[in-house]
Amino acid sequence: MALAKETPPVSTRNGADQEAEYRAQTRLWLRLLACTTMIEGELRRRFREEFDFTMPRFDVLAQLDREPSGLVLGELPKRLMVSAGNLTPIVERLVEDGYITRTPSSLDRRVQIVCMTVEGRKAFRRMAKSHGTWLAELLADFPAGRLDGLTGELDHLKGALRDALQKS
Amino acid sequence: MALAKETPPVSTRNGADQEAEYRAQTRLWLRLLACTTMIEGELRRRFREEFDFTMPRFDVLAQLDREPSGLVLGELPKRLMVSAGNLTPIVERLVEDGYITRTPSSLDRRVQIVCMTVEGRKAFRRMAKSHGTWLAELLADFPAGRLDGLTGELDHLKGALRDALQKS
DNA sequence: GCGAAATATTTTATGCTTAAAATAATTTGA
DNA sequence: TCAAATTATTTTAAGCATAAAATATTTCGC
Repeated sequence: MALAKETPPVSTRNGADQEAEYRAQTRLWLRLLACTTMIEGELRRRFREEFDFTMPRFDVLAQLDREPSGLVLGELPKRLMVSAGNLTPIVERLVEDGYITRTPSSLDRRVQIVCMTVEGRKAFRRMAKSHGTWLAELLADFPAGRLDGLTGELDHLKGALRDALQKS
Repeated sequence: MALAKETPPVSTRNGADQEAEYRAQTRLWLRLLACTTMIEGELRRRFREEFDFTMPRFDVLAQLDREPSGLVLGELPKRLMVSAGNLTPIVERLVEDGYITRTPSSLDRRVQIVCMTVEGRKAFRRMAKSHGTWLAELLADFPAGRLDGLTGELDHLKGALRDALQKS
C-alpha cells in the first residue's frame, strides 16, 4: 500500500521529516487564514458602508432564503457553525428590524420557527447581488479556470478536517 | 493571448457565463471560510483548555518571537492584519502578565517598542509546540504530498487579493 | 521658529463570539 | 406516574474586532 510509505505514522518518522511536515502544515494554515481575513475584512467593510449591515446578519438571511417555509431556530447554529447563544441577539435584531419572523411551534413549546419576511427577502436579494459583485472584484485577478480546482482541494481539506474533529 | 479568450472582461461576457463564474467564486469563498472556521475553532478551544490562552495573544507572541530585539508597536497591526485599537488591550494584558515589555522610544516619544521577556519566550515555545501538534492532528487525513500544492494556490490567491484590495 | 499636516497610539461605542450556567419544556424509563 | 435525563433556547461574563474620534508628538513648509 503506497500510502503507508508516503505518510508513515508519526511515531516511525524521523525528526527532520516530521519538522518539515509541521512547517508545511503551518504554512498552509497561515495562507488559509490570510486569504479568509482579507476577503472577510473587505466584505464586512462593504456591507457596513453600503447597507449598514453585518455579515453575521447576512449569513442568517442567506440560510433562510433557501427555506421558503422557514427553519427551526436550532438549525441555524449548526449550519452557520456558531454557538447558539451567539445567534440570540442577532435573530432578535433581525426580528425587530422586520427582516424575519420568529414563531413558537405549537407542537413543541421549546422550539421556534424563523422565517424570512417579504421585505427581508427583498433586502436580501439586493444585498446578495452586491455580495456577488464584491467577491468577483476581489477574485478578478485569480484565473477563473482555477476556481474549481482550488475549491475541490478545499472540499477535500474540509472533509479531512471534519473527520479529524469527529475523532477528538 | 490565450488569457483574453479564457477570461474576457466582464462587460463582454454573456449573462450565463458570468452567473456560473459568480457561483464558482462564491463556492470558493464558502469553502475557504468553512475550513478556516473549523481550524480556528479547534485551535481556540485547545488554547483555552490547555493553556488558558487566546489565539490573538499567541499571534502577538509569534510575531515577537521572530524579533529578538523587539518590534515597534505600530508594526503589529500591520503584520497581524488587525486594527491598531484592537491591539491596545491585548498588548496591555500581555505586559501585565509578564510575557512582553513595552518601552517608550527615547528618539520619538510617540513610539513604543515591544519585546518578549525570557519567560514569555519560554511560554511561547511550549505553546508553539502544542500548536504544531494540534495542527498536525487536524490535518492528519490530508495527504502530506498535497500540502505544498494547496499552499501554492493559496499564495496565488493571496497575491490576487492583495492586488484587488490595492486598487479599491 | 511656528502653524499645519502627518504619525503613533489610545479611547469610545457598537457588535460578534464563546463557554458555562440558567431556564423551560419534553421525553424517557423504572 | 413521576423523577431524571434530554433538548431548545437565553443569559452572563469575558474577550476580540472594527470605525471613528481624541490625544500626544513629530515633521514639514514657509
